[in-house]
Amino acid sequence: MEQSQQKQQLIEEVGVHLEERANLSPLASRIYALLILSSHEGMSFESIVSTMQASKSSVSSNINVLLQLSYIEYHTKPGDRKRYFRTSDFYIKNALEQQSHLLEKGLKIVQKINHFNEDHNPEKFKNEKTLGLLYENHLNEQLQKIHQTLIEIEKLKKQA
Amino acid sequence: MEQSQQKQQLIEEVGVHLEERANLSPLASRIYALLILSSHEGMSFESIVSTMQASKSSVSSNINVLLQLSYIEYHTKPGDRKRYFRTSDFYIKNALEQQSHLLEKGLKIVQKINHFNEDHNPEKFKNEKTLGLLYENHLNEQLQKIHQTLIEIEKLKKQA
DNA sequence: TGATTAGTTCGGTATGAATCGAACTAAGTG
DNA sequence: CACTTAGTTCGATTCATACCGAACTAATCA
Repeated sequence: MEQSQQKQQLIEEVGVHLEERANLSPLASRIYALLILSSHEGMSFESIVSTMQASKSSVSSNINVLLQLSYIEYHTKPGDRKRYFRTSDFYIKNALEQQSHLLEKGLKIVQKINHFNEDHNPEKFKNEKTLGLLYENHLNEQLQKIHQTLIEIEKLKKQA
Repeated sequence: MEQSQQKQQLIEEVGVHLEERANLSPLASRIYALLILSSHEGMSFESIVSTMQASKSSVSSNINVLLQLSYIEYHTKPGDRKRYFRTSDFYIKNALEQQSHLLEKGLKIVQKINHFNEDHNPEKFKNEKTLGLLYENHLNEQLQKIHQTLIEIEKLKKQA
């Protein structure tokens, strides 16, 4: 399975990015990157193993993590025992939903901090009040924007 | 330095959050959380050590990391050799700038992916085109929003 | 000058995550 | 039934990170 140099590099780049941003193991990130950059047809277990030059066991467990997270899915072909893996349809939606979840958590934390400082460090809170509220507000708007985008994706999904 | 139960819990909660979101070590996260929840006066090295029940060496190195990242700063009092640590003024600005940087990186990656798939997986790209562009667009808007907020913070900074 | 204080440096240890290989299972094939 | 294929499970190994204690430095104090 000869890979273009360019694709290898891009897998690496996207892989590192996913590692940092999605809390995936190095191998899981690279498998996911590989599938993002591969056709909708999907790739078999064996070709993933050989492309990644990793052990079957590692590929197996990492694929299961990605399936669990709904980042990828598989389909089969009649008369063919193999599973073909590809990115989930609308996997971007998952990413956005996760982002939204994190933002919500962040917002709650910021509110708790502001509230605590209002009670316990009034002079500090007074100084930072405007800033703190501005930040709360900012997070809220980001959150709303994500929800808007999710709605648009939902619309697309229905059209498809 | 008796701490309220409530403060301890909040330090823990904020600490975990920072660990996940800011890529800080557990101890660095908790020190940062402690300072976020403490007065603008700041805390001395020794009182951080005793509050955290951690070794001087660990506190020292983690404080240096936080200083390096400009998450915290210190000031001294005349006739007092100690340094008093507190969160940087406008530390929220740093957080937003880092977020902006990450989003920019993310956007570039998404663009590269879209471009690669347009060239190499045209049938896939055709399917996902609208979605991909919608996502690019979304990221761009998030980015703009952050810049707006940063400008507002800049204004506040000048007023102060 | 000797003793304290404030903090740093350095070597070592422990813990956990990621990967591996070897043995295994389960299903289909000849 | 014996063999191959597709993939899983499990124990061992490797590696990085986080933290610690002990020894150190540099400034101040009596």
